[in-house]
Amino acid sequence: MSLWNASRDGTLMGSCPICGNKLIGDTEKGEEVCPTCGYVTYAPADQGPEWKAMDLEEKNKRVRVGAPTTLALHDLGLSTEISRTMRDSHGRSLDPAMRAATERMRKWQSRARTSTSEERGLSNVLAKINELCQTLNLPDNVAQTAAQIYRNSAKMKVAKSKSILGMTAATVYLACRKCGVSRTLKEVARAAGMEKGNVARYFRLVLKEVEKEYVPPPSVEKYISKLINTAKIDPKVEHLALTLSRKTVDSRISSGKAPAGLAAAYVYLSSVLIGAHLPQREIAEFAEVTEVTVRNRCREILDDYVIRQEFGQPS
DNA sequence: ATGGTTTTTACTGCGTC
DNA sequence: GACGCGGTAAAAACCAT
Repeated sequence: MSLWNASRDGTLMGSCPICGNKLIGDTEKGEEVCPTCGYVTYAPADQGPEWKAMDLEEKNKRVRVGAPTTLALHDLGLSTEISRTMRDSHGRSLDPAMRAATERMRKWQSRARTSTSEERGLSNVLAKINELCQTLNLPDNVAQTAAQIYRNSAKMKVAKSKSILGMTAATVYLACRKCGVSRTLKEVARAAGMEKGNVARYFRLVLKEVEKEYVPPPSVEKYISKLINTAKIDPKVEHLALTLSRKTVDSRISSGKAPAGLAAAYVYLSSVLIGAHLPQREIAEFAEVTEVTVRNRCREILDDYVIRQEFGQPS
């Protein structure tokens, strides 16, 4: 049975609360997914498998009426879990021995609630995905999207005999792109402790075999906002940078260029125009590109501007 | 594998504080 | 002199074929 062409049209199809696009239904588990931003929602509940892991503790937690079930856990969040934060109940971090013990407990605990080896593997990877999302400070919807992607790749046997770490990093990165959250491949790789190139390989694989359809990287505007946030720059600069970038959007200067570099250039130019005048050095550092790249993009933006001044409005 | 494109590295020169 | 900035050449990385 195919996963994606089985969309239920009509009554159940809502629109995405984030970007407003029509949601696509996935009959397997009853969630609906936004094709553009990756937002995942849930259809009405009465679907057998969801009850599979019910036991006393779930009753106590009153899952059914409480928080929504989550795709990021192999049993859709319907059982107990041991936290991955590696801190005790007072918030102190655990010593290595205790960490190992906790790790074992978690493993056994998850064995206790899973039966088949596939499910065991799945829960392992999903835990890894959550972990990685946490260290990257990613919002929940990204973690869930990543989980969904991994579920799909598991079903399609793409994940078979692949490095767990690689698959984890790749799905998380892909989820970021689907959700429009600007994390670079570099950042994801660093957080996962992998080489960028390796993550890229897995990413291409997942993109080709599972996603089937190109997911564009976050827009320059997303990078601008992120840059402003992480570097704690005056929001006024952000505003100017965004309007500037919209003026030149999809004119030839952006094609094939790293969006981070362009964003850095817009932010730099804006900071100069506004009078804040941040050094290229700093902006380049936060954007994780070099000053040279910032300069090159600046020059191109300015050239583009001059051309349009001289030859009237854009082509 | 390869060739074209982009980014980085490393270095130099200029003006200003 | 230190700093920010602009430029360049060559190496490295990236991407489509």
